[in-house]
Amino acid sequence: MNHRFGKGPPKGWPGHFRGQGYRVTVPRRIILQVLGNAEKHLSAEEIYLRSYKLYPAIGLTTVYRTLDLLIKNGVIIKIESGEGRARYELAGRVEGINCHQHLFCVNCRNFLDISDLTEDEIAVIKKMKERLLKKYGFTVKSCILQFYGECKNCKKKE
Amino acid sequence: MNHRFGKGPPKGWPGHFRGQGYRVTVPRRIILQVLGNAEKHLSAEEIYLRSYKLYPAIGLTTVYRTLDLLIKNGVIIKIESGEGRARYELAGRVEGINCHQHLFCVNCRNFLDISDLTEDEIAVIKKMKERLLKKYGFTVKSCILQFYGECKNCKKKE
DNA sequence: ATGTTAATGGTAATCATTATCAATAAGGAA
DNA sequence: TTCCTTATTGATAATGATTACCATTAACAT
Repeated sequence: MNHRFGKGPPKGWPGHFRGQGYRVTVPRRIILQVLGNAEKHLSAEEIYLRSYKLYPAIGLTTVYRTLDLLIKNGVIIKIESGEGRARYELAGRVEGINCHQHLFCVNCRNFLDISDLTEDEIAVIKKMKERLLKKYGFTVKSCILQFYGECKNCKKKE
Repeated sequence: MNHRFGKGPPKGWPGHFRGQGYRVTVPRRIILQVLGNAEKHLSAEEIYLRSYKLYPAIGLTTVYRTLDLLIKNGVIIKIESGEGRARYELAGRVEGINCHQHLFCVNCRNFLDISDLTEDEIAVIKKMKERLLKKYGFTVKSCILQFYGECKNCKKKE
């Protein structure tokens, strides 16, 4: 089962946002709602289309701008999967570490987004996180493990 | 120290290539040479400019096409770092596993490319590789650990 | 040496993302 | 509540990386 999708917008964001000096606007509400109800990674255009259904006055520019803002505040992450457009997803709701894996087939260019880490793997990633903070002064908020290789289907075809 | 850059093109590729039915052409030689001598990830344009110096007849289209071919054959990997253009790097020369880490600052959008894995981390990644093969039929050729968060400089400024 | 055909490279087209800028609305102050 | 300041919006144009097209060239098998 996947705990990353369809859980609604992060609770309490309006207060947090206002505290930062940002305004809580209708487009921002809508976009966060769309992201919160997504069942998968969405592209900017998909987010725009879904937002448009809820609020037809919205503009694509605002979508991009809002996504940018949300990225900078660590609310979402941007995923570049090599298909020419980026995808976005809510981040950081899973107990301090949000990390999942992408299997990217270099042949057919499809990618599989999986989310199953073993205990060992989670432990190592947490350790790594601490190490990066100590060594590079970098605070990790989320991570993606991108694996490049060949998928099942492409192997069959050979 | 970094063992990933400046080591020259992968040995023996012409034979391997011809075996696949591809032709070994001048542009392909040049591009592989440029990639082999790179001291960092290069963008397509950088690869084009460096190739141009060695062989002015080369075209940008060929660079893109060749990079694509090399990706499909697992010779290089493409890295999308969120700056609007992709970067490329020779892959798979380090004993079966080519894996490095990117620290991507969601605030200033810079990224640091590091390459230091501990023994533990390498062991876990190798295990993960096997697990992905068993469970998903996916053969991993290389991987990148993308960490999102806040860099040292940005923290100072607050 | 020659013919077949993969590969090339100039140019035009595509398409995601950004910049511009006048109009609008969030939210603090009166 | 009403007003004011200014962050935010959205339509449109611009940008810039990547891809499509197609006539020409050059690998390399014979």
